[in-house]
Amino acid sequence: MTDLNEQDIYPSMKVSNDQGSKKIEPVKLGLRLKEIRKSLGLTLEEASKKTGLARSTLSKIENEQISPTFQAMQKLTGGLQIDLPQLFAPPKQLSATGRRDITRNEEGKAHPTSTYEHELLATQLTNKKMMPFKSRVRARDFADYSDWIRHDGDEFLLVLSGEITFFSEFYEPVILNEGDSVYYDANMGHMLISSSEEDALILWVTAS
Amino acid sequence: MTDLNEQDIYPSMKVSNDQGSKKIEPVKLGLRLKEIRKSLGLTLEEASKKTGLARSTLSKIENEQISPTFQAMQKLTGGLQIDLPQLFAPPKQLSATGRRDITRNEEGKAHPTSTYEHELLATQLTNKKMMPFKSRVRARDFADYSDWIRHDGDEFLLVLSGEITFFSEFYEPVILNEGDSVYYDANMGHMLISSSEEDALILWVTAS
DNA sequence: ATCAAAAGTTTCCAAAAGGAAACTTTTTTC
DNA sequence: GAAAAAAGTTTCCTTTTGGAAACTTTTGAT
Repeated sequence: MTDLNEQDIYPSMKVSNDQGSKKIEPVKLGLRLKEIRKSLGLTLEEASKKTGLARSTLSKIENEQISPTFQAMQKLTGGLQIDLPQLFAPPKQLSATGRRDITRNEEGKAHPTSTYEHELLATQLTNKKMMPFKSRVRARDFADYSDWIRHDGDEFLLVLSGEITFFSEFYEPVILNEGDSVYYDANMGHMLISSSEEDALILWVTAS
Repeated sequence: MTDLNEQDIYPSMKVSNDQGSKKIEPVKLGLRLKEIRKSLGLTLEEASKKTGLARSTLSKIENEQISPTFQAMQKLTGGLQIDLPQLFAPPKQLSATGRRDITRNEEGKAHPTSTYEHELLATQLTNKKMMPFKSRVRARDFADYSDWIRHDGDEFLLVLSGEITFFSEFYEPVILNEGDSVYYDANMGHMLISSSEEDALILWVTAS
């Protein structure tokens, strides 16, 4: 994203996709499988044909009498057109719900660097899928950076005011004005400079 | 997010996290496990202690000599503090790289509804982690909606101009002015209305 | 209710997994 | 570079899985 390292400085800002880190899963694989098979309207015989596993084997798995091998599980997922995660996902993955975090204008968490003045938004919530922040771009020259910025994930930026030049590893530099936006793979080298009189203000959102 | 159903209308806008939907996974489970163990800096002996699986068993699994039972896999994931999906994720999820999509001011893909005028951004790229769009909020009244809007994922919004009132299922309505932003779980019912004279303009970003 | 067919479970056995210990390879120490 | 220690692999054997078929239960048609 930038030269800001959110992991280290704001550990709570860590963008993550895990399902609320539930305790070690005692996953009732058998029950789950039965559910899935039923929902597909299949009999053991039919499921057997589709998966290549014996009718009896399926029965035993569903009744938790045996613990299928990975091989068997692959046949299951392949034959029933489901993917592994689905097999383990508890019935309904109702992710964290009902959270909300408002950040008033100029009231984010400030984090200045030599090239930017970052204002982190929504810092009250953890385990977010996205990390939003506004930045004032102070850099004026390519040379203000020692190297390309690159990191995991996707990045989206929108110019709120001013004018910036967006440099990236595989493209020609491009000038962006107020209202313009760009979406890019952040593992492609990138960097920004303000090309207008005043410092440009941008909104940045990252997702990994 | 809104009453806009991106899946149906703009299939290519589908926000997804899957790794490019590769063909049925021949998942090299053994190699993957070895990588993980190495990355944790563990020897077979240590991993054995942590997982409760015999050193020899681990060796065989890593060398694809046997296909672990689900039981064994649970010991693996539990003991090594990883979760199942991680085990199946291909070695390196080097997501698409070097992609970039610029959307000039007012040049997004228009999509008007009764309550909003959406302008989808970065529509050239598929398989994005985020879906950004600007919206002009036309709704003026709670009653312009038939019910709460709710859907999977996280949502972030920033007011670009005007004033909106943000209603949500579990909180009191709140007024947001230019520069204010809110981050919330989108499966919590939510809706927006413009509360200023002119229609408010907002930036919206969703991630699932 | 009775019988037949379909669905599901259990038994029995061959095949494969998992563990203890022997063995081999790699790394460290002197 | 040899010896010792550590890491990893293979062997051998016990336990468990997976499949074919026998058996039991459920469905449903008359």
